[in-house]
Amino acid sequence: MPELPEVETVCRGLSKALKNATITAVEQRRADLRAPMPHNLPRKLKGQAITAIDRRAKYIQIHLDGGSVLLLHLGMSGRMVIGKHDDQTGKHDHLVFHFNNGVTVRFNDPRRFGLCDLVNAQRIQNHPWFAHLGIEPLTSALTLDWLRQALRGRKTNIKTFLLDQRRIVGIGNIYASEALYRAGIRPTRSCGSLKPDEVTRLVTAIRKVLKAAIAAGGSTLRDYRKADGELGYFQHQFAVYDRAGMACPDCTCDIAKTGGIKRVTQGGRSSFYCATRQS
DNA sequence: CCTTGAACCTGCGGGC
DNA sequence: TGCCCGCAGGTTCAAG
Repeated sequence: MPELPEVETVCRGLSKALKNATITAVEQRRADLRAPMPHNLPRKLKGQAITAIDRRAKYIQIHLDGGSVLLLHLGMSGRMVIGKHDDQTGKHDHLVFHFNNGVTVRFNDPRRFGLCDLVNAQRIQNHPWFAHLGIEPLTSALTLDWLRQALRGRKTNIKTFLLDQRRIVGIGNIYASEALYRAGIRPTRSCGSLKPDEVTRLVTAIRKVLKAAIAAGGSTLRDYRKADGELGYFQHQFAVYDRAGMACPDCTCDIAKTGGIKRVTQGGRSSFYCATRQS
């Protein structure tokens, strides 16, 4: 579910709620998610203070004053919910963190594709989850030259390339379609077929679509959380994602003729595009 | 190396 | 109403 903008918004919300907070207790309600969680996690975390919360790719990094980092990945259905100590624990609340400022954070993940590990800050770059991650799209690492080089001669389709976390991190199924829409490029195009001006548009589109989504999270939620305490998910208008058969927002053409936004399957996942505005 | 497809797991909505 | 199907914002692994 969560892609870079949602994970970023979760991190900002957690940072705000947990400034200078110390973990007083952790309830671990099952031993594994997609992978086993660390042994004795509650004992290891108790008494540690939060020094910072940020992200790498779609991983949340909760930095602790003992020199370790709690890594969390939300998978497809993971959520972080901020509440109070006496809030009732619900179905699929796998981890419940209690803090000395009265705040409780629940990690809820029905499908359990999420991940949790506790790692030494010095060795985090060697962690198997981090070893093969690509560049961050919102840093200076994403340049025209970099993308041109990465696409050159590659025959896979551009949509699948955007989802590949070994190249660029953070883009998921929604923002891959949305970025390609903004760039005017069909998801079915092969990487190597993109012309120089299309690569230029794609770099711009990736940055803009991710930044706009983060901004929407910040502005629509103020402190990044909804009324029920849930972090990172916000009302966001998508141009093409999950809008098969509907009119593209910038199109004036006749839906009855064009059939509206198209849906195709690539690599087992849905892609959406406007055949009029994307070529 | 590449590409494809299945697997992990639960829930939801649509069709019958 | 229930049942069956396909689908869901991610990642990894095996097989060709």
